[in-house]
Amino acid sequence: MELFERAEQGLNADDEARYVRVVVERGIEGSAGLEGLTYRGGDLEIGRWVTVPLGRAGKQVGGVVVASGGRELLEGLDPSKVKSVIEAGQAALSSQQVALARWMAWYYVCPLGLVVKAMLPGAVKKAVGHKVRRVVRPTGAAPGEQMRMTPAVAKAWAGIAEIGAVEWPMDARVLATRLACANAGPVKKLVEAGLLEIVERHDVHAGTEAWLEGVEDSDSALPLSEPQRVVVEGIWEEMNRAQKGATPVPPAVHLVRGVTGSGKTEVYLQLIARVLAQGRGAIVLVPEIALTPQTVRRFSRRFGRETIAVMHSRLTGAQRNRTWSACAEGRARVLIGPRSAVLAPMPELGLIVVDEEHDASYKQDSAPRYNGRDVAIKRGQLEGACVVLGSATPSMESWHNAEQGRFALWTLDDRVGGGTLPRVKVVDLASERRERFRVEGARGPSLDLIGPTLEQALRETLDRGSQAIVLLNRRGEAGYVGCASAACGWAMRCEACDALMTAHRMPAGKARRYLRCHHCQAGQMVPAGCPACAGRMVLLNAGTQHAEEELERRLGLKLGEDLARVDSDSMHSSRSYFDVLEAFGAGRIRVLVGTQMIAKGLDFPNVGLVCVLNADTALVLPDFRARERTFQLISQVAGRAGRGDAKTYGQALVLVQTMHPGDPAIERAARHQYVEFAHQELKDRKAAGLPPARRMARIVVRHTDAVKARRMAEDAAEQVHRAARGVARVDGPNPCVLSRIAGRYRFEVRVLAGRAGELVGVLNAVREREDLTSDATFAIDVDPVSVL
DNA sequence: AGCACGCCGACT
DNA sequence: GTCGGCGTGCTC
Repeated sequence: MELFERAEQGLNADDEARYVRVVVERGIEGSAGLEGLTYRGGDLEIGRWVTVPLGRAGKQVGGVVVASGGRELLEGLDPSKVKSVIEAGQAALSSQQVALARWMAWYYVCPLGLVVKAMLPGAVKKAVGHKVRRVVRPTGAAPGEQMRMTPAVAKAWAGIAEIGAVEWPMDARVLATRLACANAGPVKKLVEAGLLEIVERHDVHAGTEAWLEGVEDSDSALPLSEPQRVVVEGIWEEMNRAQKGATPVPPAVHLVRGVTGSGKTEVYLQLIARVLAQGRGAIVLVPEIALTPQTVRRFSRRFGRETIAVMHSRLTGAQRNRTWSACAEGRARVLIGPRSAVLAPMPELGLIVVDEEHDASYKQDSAPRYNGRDVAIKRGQLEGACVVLGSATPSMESWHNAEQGRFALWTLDDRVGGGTLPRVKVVDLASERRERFRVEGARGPSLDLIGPTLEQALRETLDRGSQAIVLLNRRGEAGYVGCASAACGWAMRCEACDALMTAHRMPAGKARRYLRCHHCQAGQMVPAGCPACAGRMVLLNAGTQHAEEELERRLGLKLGEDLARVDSDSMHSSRSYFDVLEAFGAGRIRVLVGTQMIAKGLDFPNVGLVCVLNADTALVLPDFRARERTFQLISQVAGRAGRGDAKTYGQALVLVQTMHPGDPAIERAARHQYVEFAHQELKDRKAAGLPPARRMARIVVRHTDAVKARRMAEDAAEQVHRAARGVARVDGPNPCVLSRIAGRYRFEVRVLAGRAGELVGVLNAVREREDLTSDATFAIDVDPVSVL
């Protein structure tokens, strides 16, 4: 039978056919080690973006070629079922990108198609703004002896010799103007004579970004402090040893712990400059909210607008495509962007910098659930690039790796430019409230966020001409609505989620409020009266919007003049954010009040006071990283104060309001004792068997039916337990802390193992045997950053 | 991830 | 008696 088939196939004209295997952008898991679907296609290289038909209807879907060859790719598949590639696109992934995608699909237990989808921006696939222009350049031929030129043509030909080699190829019209020709005639003649040739130039047309306008390429390297120099030279030396194949191989990952204002950015810039000088490229990851005009302009000034490329969420399709193409073609050599930038093409990659490496925004919360920092480390390993992680408050993961000798550790303990670390004072919120009550009585001060100590400090700061930053850590604190009667205690909850709804002010008409669920985005108006007891509705636990009112009332500030609020509600465009920062830098705005957005990266010399209104919001969350987060937040925002020369601007102060003044996370942060905090925290994690001492994955099962959700979670736990064979521990299922979101009940299973390889090995064993993968029902989260 | 096929409630 | 709910399974 088999012989017969072979003989028949041997006679088939199909024998010469070329096949490709395509990973389509769907959650299709390859079976039995195979990946992708087989299509008939010409000679398409690996990584090429193609469109193929899928399903009965032959719906056109995108995908990437991962293998190319002859009929061996059929693997016993009925050739009549095999369809043909519809179209090969402009875009392609490099072989390094394909290798990285494979690793991500394995490590994050996610279909390869979804990884590939994340790797190619939609605008790149659709080639938005792509234009083919016809331009001319000299062929290099000399005019023949017998060639006769009219005076105009001869003059044009003479002019061409004056044009520098780098300027070619050139638009025919532009050339005619340069040569002072009356029309395009002489250029045409030169083309006909074979002295110029027409070539096609592929270009992406996109508008310039506002924040790069008018930036001059004029900045030169700043002089380094001695500690900075030690870091730059040290990392550079290790990099070169690694390239020369030194044994033992030096660590390719460097962790730079530098206090806020210690000049980490200058260290990155100088390392990048050296990498560029070697002809290699660099990728710089920054948390999305730290991607400010300030940052981008600094890079732009240093390396030039043509050398850098910036990726951020507000790019238009054409801009995104241009940025990506500039990197892929090696024109842009430094890419700055949020986590997805680590997936972008960059030929001859020499260095990846991950700034604020501890930042939670490096983790993607939908499939593929990757962490940009960890992917950066893997990519560095795959491409022989050095990885530099920087933070004032490294994640416990990175600190642990440094302690274990897997990362090289570098420290910058002092601020540069005459700044000193600010004094941090912890303010007991309970006694502040008592004091307010004693002085002002019961007329509503319980809602107030600014205690007497903060008020006094703010007043003094403004009096001496200094500026202040007031932080309320999260939008989630932005107040909710409940019944005024304590006996009733009713509060407005979301119908679809296990969560309170958050109060927001209507954009028009400040008095009116509406409610929004931050988990499912449902919105509604505030009920007229309490649905339970018909009592009065009041705003409880008010947030940023309330803080801003209080600042106006108590300190005589005026929103829009000397006071500005920065949060995702008020900052609808990058322009408004830009404008606010500009006005703060110029001193027109005296006080900034806002969320996380103002906690990171801002560098203004005249900030004499930073207030944390409530340090407990992160601390009280049922998450094993609550203390780490709180420590990081306080340290980060404190770092905004006292950045200018102390002799000019005076000593800065940070005030932290908390109900837990004795908590070690808060105390250590106040004393700038990162190392002591990390030491204790790692000890506690180890004792509890939690990351980074052990590695964790979560499987979250979501279903509208709570019973089904639990049953499926139990089943998954059982499968993982069976595959674990003692190397991994299975916890659960348990209801998630957020037990219901958008009408779906959530149960979680936690898997813990000593090593990442063991953990991911177990999950992939179940994946192959039982089809466990990330989809709509199962969310597999390896190295989760949030466990709510 | 989509999307088509497949068995049980409220409409013409 | 049909339209349609979303549960299961497949996609070269």
